[in-house]
Amino acid sequence: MSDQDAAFVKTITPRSKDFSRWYTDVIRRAELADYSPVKGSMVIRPYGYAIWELMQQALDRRIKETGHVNAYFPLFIPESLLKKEAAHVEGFAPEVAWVTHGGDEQLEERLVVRPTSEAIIGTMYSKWIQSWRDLPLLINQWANVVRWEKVTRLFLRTTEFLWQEGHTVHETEEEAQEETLKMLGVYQDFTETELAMPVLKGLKTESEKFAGALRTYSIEALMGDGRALQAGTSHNLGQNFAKVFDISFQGRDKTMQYGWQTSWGVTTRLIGGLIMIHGDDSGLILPPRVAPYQVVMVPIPRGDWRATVLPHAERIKGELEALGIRVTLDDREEHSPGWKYAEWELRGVPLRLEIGPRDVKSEQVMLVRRDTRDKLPVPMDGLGSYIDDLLRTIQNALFEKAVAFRDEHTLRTTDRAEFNEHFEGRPGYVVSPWCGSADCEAEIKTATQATIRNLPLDPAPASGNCIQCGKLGEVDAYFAKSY
RNA sequence: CGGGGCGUGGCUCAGCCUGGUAGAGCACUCCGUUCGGGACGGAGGGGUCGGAGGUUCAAAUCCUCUCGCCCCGACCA
Repeated sequence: MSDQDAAFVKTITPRSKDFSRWYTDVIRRAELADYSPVKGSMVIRPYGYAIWELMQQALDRRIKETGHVNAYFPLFIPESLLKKEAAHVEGFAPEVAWVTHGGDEQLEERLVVRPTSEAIIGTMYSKWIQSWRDLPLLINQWANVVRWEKVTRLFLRTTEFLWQEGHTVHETEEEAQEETLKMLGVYQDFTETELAMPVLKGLKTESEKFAGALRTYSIEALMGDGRALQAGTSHNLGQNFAKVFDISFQGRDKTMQYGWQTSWGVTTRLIGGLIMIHGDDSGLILPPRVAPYQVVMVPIPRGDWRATVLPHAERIKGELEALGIRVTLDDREEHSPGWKYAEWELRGVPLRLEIGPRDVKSEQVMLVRRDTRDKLPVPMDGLGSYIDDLLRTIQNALFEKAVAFRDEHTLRTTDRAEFNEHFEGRPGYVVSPWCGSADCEAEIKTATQATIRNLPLDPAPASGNCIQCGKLGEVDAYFAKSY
């Protein structure tokens, strides 16, 4: 172990030694989030929130480009509304927070703090939709929701979290299905392009689908420890909610019909995914597109550096900013350059720019990539466009690396012994034939802790007989241990 | 919700077994020298030991209850 590695051990647990602790250490040391006094709740600190804001911008743009508009619905939902859809209540009842009092007075009807907004939105949609001309109705909201979880993890599962939830109503079943898949595709484009997080699009099994949905689709991402993370979901709600909330309209054929709905969401959990998919023993590695700072400049304070080095640094900073590159100049005098290197690596800044007297003299700077640690001298002339290109290269490299990792950790097998053996650890995905029975799914989970993450969208015929019961296989399912 | 572990300056932890009134390293403040991979010297500030109750002349230390965090399982974004 090198000296520098030894120094890191003091601050964060190595990833290979204890992935969970590493994860928590990175979040706290990089100042992404902190525990709050309320159990299961966390504070998203400025650096973590800046990442979320970048994600929001990138996703919000896509949501709007596909014709949706933003609105805001209330936090509180009357108990009676939540209870209207039977499967929905049943799914969420164990984890809702109740408001029973206003001041000292007990409320006539209890309110739930939204765990999701189908009920309140459905109620409003019922009032807003009269005619086929009111459709499609395409609304998204950015909000917080509360789910009273028993076990919580920073970002991955907290009592309160931030998300975006789209709620749409369509004239026909086909349109709703098209919308469901369209938004799943938007999520894939978003996570892969912005987060450099390759995902698997697919259909959730009956036992894993959203409470009240007809069908649930998901994108799943493989984390660095071989566990899968559900990174986003898109639901075709059919007419389930439309019927109980009376979302009906007069159709083109003059008959009254129920609307066909979808809902879809991604959450701050994605930040957790970002950490776990790219990070290393030195800390966070952020894809440039969602890095609050894409470049950190570290001047080497030698001699009269404020007069000789700093002006060059500031000039370069201005040039980079003019190109739209997010850059910070760390000219603090209380820390040595070495200290700053370690600190900004921990915080995942994609590119470090070192500039000292030697560089000024030779009209160059030192660039160091966070992902590969490659160190290269680059002339000041044309530096901006060079960095611009390099950031793109880093973004792509992170994605390719994650794809390679996923492929290396995907096993296809029709052999149950091999299947079991693989799930003794956390191997990633195992793709195996499944007969479609919930019993088999449950038995596999009991035996191996692995669940079906999802099923391919355009399934080829199964590669063999069901890995559990040996009967005719219906489809090859993606199994994994998950978060 | 079950099993296990842990709560002592901001952080990591020692002290607890065998009660006697709190300590180290890092961090922080000031001064000086430094600075191309977590610098060095000197001088300082900061905790009543997660919380409540009990035992005792005396509790960080023993007992009871309680809260929180972490890990592993059952449920979920």
